[in-house]
Amino acid sequence: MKVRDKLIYTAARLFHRHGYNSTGINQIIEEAEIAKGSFYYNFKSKEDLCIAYLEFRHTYWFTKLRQYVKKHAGESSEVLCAFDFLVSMNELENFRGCSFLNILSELNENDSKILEVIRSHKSDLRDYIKTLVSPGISDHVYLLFESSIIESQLFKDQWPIIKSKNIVQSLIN
Amino acid sequence: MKVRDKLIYTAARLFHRHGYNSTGINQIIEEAEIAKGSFYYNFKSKEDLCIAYLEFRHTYWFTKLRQYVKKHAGESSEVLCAFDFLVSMNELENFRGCSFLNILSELNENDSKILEVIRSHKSDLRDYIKTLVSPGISDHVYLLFESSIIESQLFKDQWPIIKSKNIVQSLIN
DNA sequence: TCAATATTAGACAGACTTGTCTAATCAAAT
DNA sequence: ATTTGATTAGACAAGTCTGTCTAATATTGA
Repeated sequence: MKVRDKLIYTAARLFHRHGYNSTGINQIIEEAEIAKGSFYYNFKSKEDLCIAYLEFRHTYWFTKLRQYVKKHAGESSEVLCAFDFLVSMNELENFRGCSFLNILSELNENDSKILEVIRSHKSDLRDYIKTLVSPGISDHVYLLFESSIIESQLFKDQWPIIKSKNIVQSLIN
Repeated sequence: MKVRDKLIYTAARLFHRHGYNSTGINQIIEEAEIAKGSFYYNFKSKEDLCIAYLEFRHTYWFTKLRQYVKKHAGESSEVLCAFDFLVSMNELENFRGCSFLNILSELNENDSKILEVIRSHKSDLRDYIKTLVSPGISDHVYLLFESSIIESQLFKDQWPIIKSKNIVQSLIN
């Protein structure tokens, strides 16, 4: 695996687990077993790494979501599968919540570049949901989708997703 | 004003603006114009201050919410007033989002005390909404309420609140 | 008045942070 | 085979962080 990718994967794991500000460069390079010089050869700053991490996470997450929906599309409608995907991700990642919103809370006014990446991700999600349901309810579904992620992280319980899924089911019928 | 309160108010302002991990004790005591010894006389640690801050914020926020709803109850139904309250808070606090969820994202596994305070606040909110609407839709409203706060923070725009309010209006009719 | 409580300024410890730099080594491509 | 690009270990700077401690001073209640 390439050094750059190893750093991004390690950062992904640590950012997701301990948060952005609580994870130091030294910890990342130590766990990735990469020299500090190589880190700054590949990234010009920690912010630069953060953006690369979010872009990686964006691709990873969306790819998994699309695959999941496509794979389970026979069982129920696509939009309901999207909620099942959230359940499976919570199981996989132990209720860590949304990588993008987790970082959003740690931003100060100067991090406008990172904020733009986060907004872009959520806009893409909003657009994706538009392709799954009729236009009249798509933002409604988007808002429930977002709540599902955050509230299940908070309570470490799947009930917000199940609840949201049931609401959406009644909406599309 | 008491030293302890001055520290909590200053911490509230700084935590809300720059986040928990990005705000240092030295910055808090400097802006509060309090000696460091007094800080550690009143709080045994930064985590201790954080809990006091969240408890203060809980009382402050809920008091404002109840007052707002009571004051505007004549104009429309109470639950819709609660969404208007969110709009007014965004204007007052410049779209800083939810103090509790902002801190949630910065927690690591050791901060279980803080997590409990956050959960308690959200459980109280969920219970409060139960008193405003019929049982069948209260979690639905709660989830939209939460989305409203986070998404308006993300997009620095009131549309998620307006959208949620309209949905709730159609639910209660 | 006197004793307990509270606050002060500031030094200090020990650990952490991001980022720079050196000097040597390795890999790959021409 | 030599040049270019990539990586290495690690020291270092300059700053931050939380928390402790001292020793003097203020405030407060009995």
